[in-house]
Amino acid sequence: MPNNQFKKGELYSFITGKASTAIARRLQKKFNAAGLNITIEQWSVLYHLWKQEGISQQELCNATFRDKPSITRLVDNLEKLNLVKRVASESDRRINLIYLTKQAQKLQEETMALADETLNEALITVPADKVDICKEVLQVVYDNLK
Amino acid sequence: MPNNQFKKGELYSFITGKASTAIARRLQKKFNAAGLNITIEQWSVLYHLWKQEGISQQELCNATFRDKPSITRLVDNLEKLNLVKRVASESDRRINLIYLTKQAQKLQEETMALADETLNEALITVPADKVDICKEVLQVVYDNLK
DNA sequence: GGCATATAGTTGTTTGTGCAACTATCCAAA
DNA sequence: TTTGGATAGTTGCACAAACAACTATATGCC
Repeated sequence: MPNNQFKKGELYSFITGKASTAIARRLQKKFNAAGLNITIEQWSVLYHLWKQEGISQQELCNATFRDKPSITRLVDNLEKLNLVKRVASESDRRINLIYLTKQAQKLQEETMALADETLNEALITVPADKVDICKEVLQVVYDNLK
Repeated sequence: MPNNQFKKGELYSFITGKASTAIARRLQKKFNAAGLNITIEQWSVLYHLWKQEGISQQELCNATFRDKPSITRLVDNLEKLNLVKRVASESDRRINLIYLTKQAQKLQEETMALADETLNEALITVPADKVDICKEVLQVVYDNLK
């Protein structure tokens, strides 16, 4: 059995993503404690818009690994919070380009600091070379399945 | 900066759990293709009941890393599907003990085979020692944050 | 016994996800 | 130029998660 390192007791946490769930919950609590009224999912959309704004919803789907209805509703909620604006593309009227508001631009520094802090807490006892291997394995898993 | 190996471009996938999301989606598709009418979340509850049935909802909360309302509703849905039964404890009437039906017992072998298959597909190109390190890191992350 | 407190489970609300079905727009080929 | 297929986005539905507020039962202490 090639690469079947998963005995029954170990299989569960890999599939359910216990570790990433724990990281996301911790970060959400930090957002709440800081009075930041956004969800992790909304933050993950903003994260990509901070790298490049004015992209389409479809590009956000690809970047965040979500389907179109999920992005439609996340953008709906981000618009309600006055964090993004939909702007119809002039060259292709099917497309919405998504832009950040000034309010959203202000969130970047604080939320990224909280995210760094969360990962440092998660990995405080883990040597750097093991973290690198872990990141590498997770990337390969994603590439193998996407 | 101790253990801060996360540059911006890498931070995202760790927090959002891209890899475990991809694994869960692949497994869900296998369930659907096999005509198994259950969700990954329902399966994760059955998974623990196959190891030991007759445990309380609270014990299922601890085992599955979910809160009480989540388990209430998962057990609701599993009961509707005739896969589990709530049985009131005789010694403590606050407690529901959860038992598998015959129908659920039949699902174990087939679903576990599909889960093994999914993990093999995910890890087919990854050497065993790297998988071990990855599992270890994820466990430490979970322990650091729980 | 009676009361305070803790524990087990449920319900309501908001948010997010996956799938299917739908509309609108674009584009390319007959 | 029309028509058929592809693409972008939206909506409806079922399921799930987090949080708060709630009921019922148990337990410990006076």
